[in-house]
Amino acid sequence: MTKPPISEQRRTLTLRDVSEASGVSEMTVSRVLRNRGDVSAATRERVLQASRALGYVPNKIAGALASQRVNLVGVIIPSMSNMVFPEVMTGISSVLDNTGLQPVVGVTNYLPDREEAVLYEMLSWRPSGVIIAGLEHTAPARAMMAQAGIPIVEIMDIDGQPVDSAVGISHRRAGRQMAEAIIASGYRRIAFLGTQMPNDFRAKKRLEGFEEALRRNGMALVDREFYDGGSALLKGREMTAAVLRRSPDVDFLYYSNDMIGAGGLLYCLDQGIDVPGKVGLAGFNGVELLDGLPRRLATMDACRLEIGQRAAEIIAARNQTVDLGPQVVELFPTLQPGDTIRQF
Amino acid sequence: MTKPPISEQRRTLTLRDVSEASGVSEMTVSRVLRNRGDVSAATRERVLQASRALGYVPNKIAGALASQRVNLVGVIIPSMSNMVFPEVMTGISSVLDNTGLQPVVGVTNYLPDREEAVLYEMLSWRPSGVIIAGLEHTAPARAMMAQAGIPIVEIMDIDGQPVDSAVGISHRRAGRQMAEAIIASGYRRIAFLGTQMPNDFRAKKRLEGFEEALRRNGMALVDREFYDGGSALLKGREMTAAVLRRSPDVDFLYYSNDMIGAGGLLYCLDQGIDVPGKVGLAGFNGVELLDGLPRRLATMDACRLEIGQRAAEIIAARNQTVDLGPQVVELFPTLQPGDTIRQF
DNA sequence: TCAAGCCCCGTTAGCGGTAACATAACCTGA
DNA sequence: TCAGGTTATGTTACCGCTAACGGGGCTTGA
Repeated sequence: MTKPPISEQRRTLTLRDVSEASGVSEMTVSRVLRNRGDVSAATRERVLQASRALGYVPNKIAGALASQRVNLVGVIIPSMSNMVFPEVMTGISSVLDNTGLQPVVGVTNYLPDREEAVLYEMLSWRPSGVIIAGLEHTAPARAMMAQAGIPIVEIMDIDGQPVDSAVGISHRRAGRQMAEAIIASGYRRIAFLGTQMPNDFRAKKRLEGFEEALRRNGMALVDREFYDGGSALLKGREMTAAVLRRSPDVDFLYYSNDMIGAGGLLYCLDQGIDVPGKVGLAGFNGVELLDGLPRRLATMDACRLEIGQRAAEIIAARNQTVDLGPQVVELFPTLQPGDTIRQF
Repeated sequence: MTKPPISEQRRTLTLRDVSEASGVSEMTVSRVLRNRGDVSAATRERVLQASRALGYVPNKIAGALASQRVNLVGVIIPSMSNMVFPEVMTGISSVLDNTGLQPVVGVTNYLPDREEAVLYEMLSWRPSGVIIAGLEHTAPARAMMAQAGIPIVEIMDIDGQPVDSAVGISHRRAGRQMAEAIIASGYRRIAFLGTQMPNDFRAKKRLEGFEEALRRNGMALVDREFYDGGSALLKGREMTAAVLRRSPDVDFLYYSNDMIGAGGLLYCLDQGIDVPGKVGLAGFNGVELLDGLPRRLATMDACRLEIGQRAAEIIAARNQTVDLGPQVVELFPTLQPGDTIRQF
């Protein structure tokens, strides 16, 4: 219960303290703590003991300045609370863990100016690389990335011109593909339900691809409904109710993400609506959550884990002078029909 | 379509480059870019133009080393993918945004050794403060925090002895409170369903408090079921099915978190079980997701947003020499009975 | 008219490490 | 026996920026 007697810390410890405590030069201490260069086993042991006894924690700021190397990778994403980016992060971490590199996350909330600010802040720490979501950035942001002299990987999307490297899927194609599957299953009166966010460029591209495919089949959206903020599941219910009330003859609801799709599905089941007979449903992302629903929502996985891994691999490779130059990696999402699209 | 002609970057820009480009000393440039000290409007403008024209990004590593100040706050949490910590982060950011401080997140996956490693890494960047989840840490981790000479705030839990400051709720009390409410509603044959994680100390404390309250009322858990990994919603369904099969006479299911509780609720509704008449249900956390379920699950909010805010406020205050010394802030979760506990 | 004060800007000396080179002690084989 | 190579350690010179101080030029008031 009593606190251990902590030796009153006058100033913070430095290499010099460890060096004095172990009777060798600062340089030798540095070598021991970094496991670099030849040090005799005896000195190594002495230094490590002194270091541990003092509770020394190296100052990476000084180290980074001197060595001109920072083992940090900036990761800039729009949001952390929507199931998609945590999985991307998992992919990134799984690869970076073996490289001595460490991810540092910045969140933009889908605001371009905030993205620019976060990027500036990150670059000011001189990271070894940057992974950033999307291909749309402010002009100054693009300029900063181009000038930074470090590998930059833009992730999630490949419909556009990357600054350097990119790993992602074609959201336009994903939208088209879903539309074609829906049409092939015989649905004809299709509505779209999505977010209001003007800066969710990927959702926008999916919708564009979707509508393009409808057009090519002589069709058009029968209705559309948008939301912003709030519990996605609840919004999905509400929007679905609104659309079905307004357009009772729709036979398919295409949601811009799985969460609102799940809300819609729960609503339809509540109402006793025949799914997928009378109304079909589909979302986007392939989130794990869907596994627990009463019926499996049709969706497309967005290759989130692999996107994170591939992006991290590019940064890691570039960091090892295995420099292959800019790369664009396209991944292909697979359609998961689930139980909410009619099957023949 | 054509890339802008980027002046071939030989070496990275420094203050000296801006200083030469604008004809003043490096110090003056530094003053302008930090908005500190007196600089004439004319020089300021000239420096800013040169800086922008060159695309200069200050090197915070050098700045931090020279000024002995780092505007970073380390935030160490067990997981990012479970709905609870994103909201804590929101609270932290909302406060820190007005202070010039910036959160940097580290994730431990509920592994004590990993927590120690993450903490070491964070401290080596000499942050202005650390916010860390939980009160249970390895001995070296506690020692590091005690020695660091910066404000440390342990969050989520206050059942224990903090190193420095703490902000949280009593999970033991939360468990007791829920048990009492359940008993008061007339339920008698109660089962627990939770995670298998030995290091989720807060879930463990809730269960302890819960069982203690049962004991005081002459009762004990009728059954218990644990899981680890996988989709929480799906696991909730499966565990619920298992418990109801094994112990058909249970009349209440207490879940260690809302996500598995939601799975259980969906399962019961699927099966046509009378909720809350035949079986009552309750979870923990008060996650937003629940708003979209067919029925509102009983739960207790964990004050996540406020915990983040209060913790950040403590760090920010300490950083302004408004040093009040260690504080312990207890918050009180409120019971949300929802629609899954019998009401009288 | 000049001391005192203010504004604006420059100079100097680090911050705490590490790269690169220097050095001393110890081997090794012809 | 000694040139040439290892191995183990120390020395020096920064990395890019900022704290602290200094000082010239101008204003102000007695």
